[in-house]
Amino acid sequence: MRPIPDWLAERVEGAAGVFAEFGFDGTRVEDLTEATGVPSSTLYYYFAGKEAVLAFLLQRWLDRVAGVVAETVAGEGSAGARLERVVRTQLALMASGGPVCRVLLAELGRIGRLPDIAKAMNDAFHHPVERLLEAGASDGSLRRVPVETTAAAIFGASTIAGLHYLVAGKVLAVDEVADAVLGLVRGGIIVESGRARRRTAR
Amino acid sequence: MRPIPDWLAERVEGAAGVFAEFGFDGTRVEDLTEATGVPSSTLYYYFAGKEAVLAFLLQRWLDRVAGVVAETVAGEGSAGARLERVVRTQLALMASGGPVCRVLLAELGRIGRLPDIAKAMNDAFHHPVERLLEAGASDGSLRRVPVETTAAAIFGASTIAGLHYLVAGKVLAVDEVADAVLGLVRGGIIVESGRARRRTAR
Amino acid sequence: MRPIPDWLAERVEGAAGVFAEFGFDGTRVEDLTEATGVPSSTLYYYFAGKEAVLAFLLQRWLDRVAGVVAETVAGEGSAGARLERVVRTQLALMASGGPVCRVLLAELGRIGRLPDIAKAMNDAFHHPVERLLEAGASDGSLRRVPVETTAAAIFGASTIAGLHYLVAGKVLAVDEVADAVLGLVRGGIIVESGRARRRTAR
Amino acid sequence: MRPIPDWLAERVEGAAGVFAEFGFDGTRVEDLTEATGVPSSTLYYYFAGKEAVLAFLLQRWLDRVAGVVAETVAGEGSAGARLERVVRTQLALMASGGPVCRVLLAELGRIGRLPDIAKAMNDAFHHPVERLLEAGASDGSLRRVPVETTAAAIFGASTIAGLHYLVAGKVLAVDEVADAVLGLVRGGIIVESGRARRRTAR
DNA sequence: CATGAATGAGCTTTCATTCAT
DNA sequence: CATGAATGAAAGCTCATTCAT
Repeated sequence: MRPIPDWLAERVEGAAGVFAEFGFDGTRVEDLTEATGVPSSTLYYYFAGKEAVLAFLLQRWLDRVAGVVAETVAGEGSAGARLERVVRTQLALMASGGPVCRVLLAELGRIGRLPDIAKAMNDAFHHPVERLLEAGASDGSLRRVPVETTAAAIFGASTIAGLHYLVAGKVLAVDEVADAVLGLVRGGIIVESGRARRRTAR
Repeated sequence: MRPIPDWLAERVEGAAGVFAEFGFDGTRVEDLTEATGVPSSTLYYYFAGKEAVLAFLLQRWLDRVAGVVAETVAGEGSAGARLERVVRTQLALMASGGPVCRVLLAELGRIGRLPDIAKAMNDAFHHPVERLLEAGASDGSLRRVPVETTAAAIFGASTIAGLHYLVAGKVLAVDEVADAVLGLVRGGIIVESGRARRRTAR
Repeated sequence: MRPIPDWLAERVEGAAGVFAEFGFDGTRVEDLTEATGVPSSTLYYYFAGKEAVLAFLLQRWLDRVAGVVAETVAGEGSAGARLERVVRTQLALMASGGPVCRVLLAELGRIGRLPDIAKAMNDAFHHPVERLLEAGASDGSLRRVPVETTAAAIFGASTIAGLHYLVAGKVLAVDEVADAVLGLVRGGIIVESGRARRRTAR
Repeated sequence: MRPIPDWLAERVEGAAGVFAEFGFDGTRVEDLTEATGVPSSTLYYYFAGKEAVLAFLLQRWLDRVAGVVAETVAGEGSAGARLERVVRTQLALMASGGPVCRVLLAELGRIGRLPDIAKAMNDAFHHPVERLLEAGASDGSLRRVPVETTAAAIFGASTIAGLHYLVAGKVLAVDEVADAVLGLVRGGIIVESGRARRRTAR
């Protein structure tokens, strides 16, 4: 609509906490005013509505995530090595993202109805992993796997583990969670049946 | 509150679709009436409120999931083999759960504020996997891993992959998604660094 | 939408005074509540909106007017005699219509955007006069005149004169106003120039 | 408040169309900006408020009408002849007044609350006719009639007929409408009962 | 002199919930 | 036991208006 001035962008960040605590629909516009110090009329001068405020916050954070992840993807090393770093990066960002990140997960349903945000999420999380899976299949650093489903599984593993142990309960260090996720990504955890190994490798 | 009669339980199932489509807050009680044929006043005769209807639906489905998963957990074979079957079972249930399942994921935020449902989710998804991870560490069929974070990662992998490719987009067969998830659970995908293979295989 | 119960129709009549005093847009729904004793939520249970309340009031009154006027039109005597009685009847109804009538005139602009009301106004005021003008041209009791414009002129004469001296200022008796209007309808007021008489008569 | 510069007066004319189309309350100040190209802050620099803009437009047009009508009143001929010319003049001005005129009629209710405009309307329409009625009674060119009510009736006849057939539907020529109105003013339309003719003529 | 930016005040409408029958 | 009818309690959003520049 109208370009968001910096002073406003900064103040609006405070809305994330309220959204995270009460959920989008549980948050009244007046709550946003209390949390940000920005009068509702001013919010509506710059945003099309309450949902646009949410979208702004998510977009903003996802853009930052996408940027950092893109750097990691473009970094040195084999696809496998970079995939590991991407997972760690994403988890670190989740840990630092705080409220915004909690909102993102809590409002998954609504995000399905916000095409721009859905796209931004793909750009920040799914696509980089998908591209690395493809690259890894080429350079031999990753087993050849179905790209989309596996990317979704990896994203799910780090997202949910991160949500539970970095963002919501927030009890563990990033590395602890990352190790658990990467434990799956690297070696898997089942040692027993050769059957499984044979069927999927190569 | 009051025991839900069977005829009502059956009719109320129809509410899941509306919740899934519009979200909990986007669904008015009148929408439930339209979808179920049950007048709102009757709903309030049996349920404490709109949220109680949602809880009823989720609880009902989670109980079924928990039951089926418990059977699978209690089945034959090593902990590793049973873990694989549990993951497949959970994904199959997601595929069959349809709308209820979509609601479950879309309303993650709200569920955090519904202790009974949160508990039921743990009972249906997290705990069985955690117990199997522990059992596997004992019988040697699984590597010794941090139980909670890994369980969360596995749950996340199957949940998100299932949500994207079984429930929401619903394009793939259960086995395709299960294979991707189990590809992680079993062998992992990084082949390159001997380091990883060596440390975990055996 | 929903059939208006009698008890409500009766209470809602009280809204006319507020509409008349402050104008439609100057009237808040809460004002209607104060004037009628009907909570706004109840109003919205039966009416589609504030405008529907206005429309209900106008329609109701116009229907009554149309009924009484139709009886007069169908009465005894020449078309000219009936036209006189119709004008008197309309003025008497305006005098008794009070607030509703004042609203009708004050909101002419809005009524242009309410097709049902516009139609009801024609049925109550314009059409009867038009039909009498036609009948009068046939039975020779009225000069042959352009029907639509003359009907509008007669309607305007009685409406505006009635508005100023029966409804708004409300200082005169119905007969005084009716005599002035009928003075035009009957004899006209210009006596001087034969020119005029000749040109229009015959 | 502050003298309106010519360049502004000219631009503000564009507001009449919006007022006419959406009504006063249906028109937002921003709509005026769109229609006139004058920023709302500039409007507020010169006008006391939205209503002052409306008043300015109406006043301006009414002044012009009053001027032209005054010339006509002061013209040659008997009071009756001048009355005919006044009616024709008023109708011609309505036809040319376009949107402003439509607003005037649509906002009759509000004008009752704007004393200046109400006065200007009297000066432009009622008073000249009243004075002519009096003059006509003296010079014998008009029958002796109750001045106020008859003036209101004549004003109503031309206003409403003009509104319907010159301004709103705008299908007829000024003369067609004027003839219908003057048909009343001159000869009346009822021919039948000698009673009427006899009582009033002479 | 003119205006872009900001906001206070308030309104229509919605909806979960109740309760007499 | 089941429900039609009614309502209390908010909430999102709009817009006329102001004022620093």
